[in-house]
Amino acid sequence: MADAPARAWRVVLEKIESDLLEGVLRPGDHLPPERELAAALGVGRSSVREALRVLDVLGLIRTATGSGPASGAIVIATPHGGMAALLRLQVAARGFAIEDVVRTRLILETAVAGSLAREAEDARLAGSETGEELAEARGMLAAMEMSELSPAEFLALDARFHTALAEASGNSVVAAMMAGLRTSIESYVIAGAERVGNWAATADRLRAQHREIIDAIAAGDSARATRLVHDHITGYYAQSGLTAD
Amino acid sequence: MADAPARAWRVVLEKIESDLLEGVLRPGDHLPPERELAAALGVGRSSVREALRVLDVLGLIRTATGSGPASGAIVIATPHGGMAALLRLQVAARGFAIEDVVRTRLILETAVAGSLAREAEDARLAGSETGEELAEARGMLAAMEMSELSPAEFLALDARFHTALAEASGNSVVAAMMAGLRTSIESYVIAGAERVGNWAATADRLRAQHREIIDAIAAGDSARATRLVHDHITGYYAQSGLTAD
DNA sequence: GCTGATACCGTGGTCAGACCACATAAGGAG
DNA sequence: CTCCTTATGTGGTCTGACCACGGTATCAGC
Repeated sequence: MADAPARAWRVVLEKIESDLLEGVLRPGDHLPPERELAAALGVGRSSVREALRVLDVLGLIRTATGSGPASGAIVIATPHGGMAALLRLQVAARGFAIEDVVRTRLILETAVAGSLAREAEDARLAGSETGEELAEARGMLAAMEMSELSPAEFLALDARFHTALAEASGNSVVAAMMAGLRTSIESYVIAGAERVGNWAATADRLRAQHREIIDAIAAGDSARATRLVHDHITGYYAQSGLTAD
Repeated sequence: MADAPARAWRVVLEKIESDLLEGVLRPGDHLPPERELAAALGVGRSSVREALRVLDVLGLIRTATGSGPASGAIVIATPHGGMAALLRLQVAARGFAIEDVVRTRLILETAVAGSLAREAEDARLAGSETGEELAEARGMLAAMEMSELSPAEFLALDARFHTALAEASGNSVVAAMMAGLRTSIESYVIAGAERVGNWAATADRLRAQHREIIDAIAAGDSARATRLVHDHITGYYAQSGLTAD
């Protein structure tokens, strides 16, 4: 096989991954101290640190200095940051075209809206209580009603509105991807907003669209919710010139 | 603001990211040598290496020893590996449920099939030549006709078939995500295949479904293509017990 | 002059040791 | 018992060294 000579940092990464798979390590657990890990695996501490740095950026662990229960490297498994970093850097390196990022967001978000509407419909038919998961999204919607918001502030709330919808759908992978996609093109979105002439009118239109989307979802009208989300997103990107530029 | 004391490795990461954004660094370019980068940014070489390791795993750079034009750290921007690593590790750490991974794959893949079918329909109406992009997928389909394949071999071709479809759609983000999603649950998929009693019959069914999908896409029937892909995926996961386990 | 073997040098890969900053825990002074 | 000081363990960083590798330049032999 003539295997590659097993990069030291990869040994560390695989050891931790296998510990995770076998359940030896679970979210909330502490990793061994770097020096101990290095000695146990027969590698240098710097190699351990390279592996831990990767896990850190990927959102698998959190490191803290000091001593006590909150210090050291702790398994956390919060994928948002890692997904955002990956997408943002790939966009920066031209591995991903912004156009593809927008198209992907469109796919995921229309699916989310359709799924939420179907859930609402099912709940309505079953006579269950409904609307619980949409509370967060509705809150963002209310916050966006304030008229004093700058484009950047408005768009931050807008982002949280869409993220809240994704999280309401209960699919953590989609939620992380959507948050990452959004973050990766955030600077472009803000730049686009500043190119929009009449921001107040645009904000009004976005607010109205958000309300329509929420209403369609709550009403269980998945076809309408899907179409509204589609128009909402394509409309904004078309206006701010993101797909053309 | 009391900014965090600017972790040294993060300084390096941000420097490289900004160089990428400004076009100072482009795919194919060499990064400065580690020692030089360390001196230029006023950090230690180990900190530089931690940052480069992250970029390496994320698929932004490729490093090679030796000298000459092929050595050193080179910007590559190939997101598949990084996406796969992120998803696989998050699944291992229980940040992502396998069920959500499957559901996300379903969303993306049905969208891809529908998009391809619509493209084919548009091309047909315009009288253009068609089917060019599906050549790769058709090739995988032909390879899968061989009856001597083990489940693992068959599934590898199956994975390439689906990846080829995603790439044919021209959306690099979706292609990378689908490849990553698939890779992240590969071991589970193979384990599921070994639980299937009559593998030959299952493989036959999968082959038939693949042919139907390709046909529906080529015919420009997006509704049918979407439905077929949906049934294809849910059927397999249901049979191999992946969604329940 | 041409060809081939050899030494050189720059690169990433790794290790070892040292020191710092930080936050808790342990111990002593009041 | 309380409060302050000290000890301890952790990650964060830097420095220096050495290795493996692979082009490139050099030089001997033809």
